[in-house]
Amino acid sequence: MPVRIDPDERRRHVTDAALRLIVAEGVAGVTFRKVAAEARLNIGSVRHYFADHETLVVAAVTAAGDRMGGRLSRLSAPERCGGDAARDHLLSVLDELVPLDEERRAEAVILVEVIAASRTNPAFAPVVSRMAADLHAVLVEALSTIGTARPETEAVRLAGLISGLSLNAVTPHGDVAPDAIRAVLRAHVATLGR
Amino acid sequence: MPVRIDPDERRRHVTDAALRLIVAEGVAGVTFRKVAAEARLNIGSVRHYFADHETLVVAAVTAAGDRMGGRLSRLSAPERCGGDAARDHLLSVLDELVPLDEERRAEAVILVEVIAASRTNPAFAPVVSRMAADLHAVLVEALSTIGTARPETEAVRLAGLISGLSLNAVTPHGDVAPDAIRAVLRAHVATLGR
DNA sequence: GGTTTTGTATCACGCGTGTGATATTTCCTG
DNA sequence: CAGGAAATATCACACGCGTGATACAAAACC
Repeated sequence: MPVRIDPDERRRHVTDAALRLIVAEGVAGVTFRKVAAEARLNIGSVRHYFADHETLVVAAVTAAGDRMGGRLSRLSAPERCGGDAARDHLLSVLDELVPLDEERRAEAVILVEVIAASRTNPAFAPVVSRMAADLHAVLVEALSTIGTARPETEAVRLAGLISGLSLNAVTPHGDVAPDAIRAVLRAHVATLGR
Repeated sequence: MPVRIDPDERRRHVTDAALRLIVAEGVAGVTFRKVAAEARLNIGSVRHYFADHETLVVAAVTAAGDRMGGRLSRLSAPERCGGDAARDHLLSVLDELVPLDEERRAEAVILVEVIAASRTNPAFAPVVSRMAADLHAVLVEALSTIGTARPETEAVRLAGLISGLSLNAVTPHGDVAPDAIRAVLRAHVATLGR
């Protein structure tokens, strides 16, 4: 019964269901039938908003990425002074990007899944490389504020550390606990900028 | 025509085909039919050695892991003196674990694929966590030889860095080039142990 | 009020998959 | 030489999938 519905809300409802499925079963677990069931909708309704399977996944991942980006931009404005305040700022940025609680763990899972999938599925490459570029920019700025010698190399190192910690936290390859993540990040930041 | 064949050689031939498929299409691309075609064998022959799909993938990944472990143990014996020699030793260990050339890139791809898959597929958990444990042990020992203050935390950090660099090197999430990997690893080791 | 648009709901098709069952061929053993 | 084991090769089945086509209901528009 097609009651007039807000399309954006509907799309969000569907992408939320897709995100839950990615967390539960991985990107490969996202099928029209499962998404429709998870969203309590008919397959036809889902297909009315998302033509094909990859469009849906990309939309879902983009929504999750925007959510992370929104949290980051809502952080305190970058400190100009390069002291302990700048270090604290970098740490709070890192805390947003890493699976410390359930919400951020779900986001880390989604990122890891789509990054891994993007290796063989070109449809995911644009959104993944855009996220990498955004992360790199944020890290370079935060590192520069601290006064790091070579911000570009350090940003690559820090991006690798974040990705790897996330990967090792959400998989049996490490089973890294939140406390360990925090300890590692603090140890890392402590060695930065002299 | 069942010519008498060495079973181990046959198994290896099949797992090699499976590994090529993982690199080309990911874990999800490993099906009996594709593996049989890649190995120039009949499906029945493949199934004669590997009962089900996950057994095959686990065997293939285990073979690749053993190959990496073999390379590591073939390195020079751990130096007892904790100076620049110990640092060089750690660097040569890291060079073996990271996608610097085609061979190691393929191995990194396989690891990333199965680690990601192990999150939702319990069948892959044992081999993945065993690999993580082996890596952790190697890193702790190398770091201790250097004289690092807290080898356990530093091993978690270094393991995360390796995983993340590998992930970002083999996917569009970074497209990190070999030179960048080397630079990051050298910068990281330079900050270790005081 | 008739028409168009928007959303919901099914059906059927072809494809690739794992898997069970089963021949058929070849070699080794007794 | 007989028999059994090992290996190879097919067949058929049910399953879940994306997708195209299509029907139907309700709101919106003119």
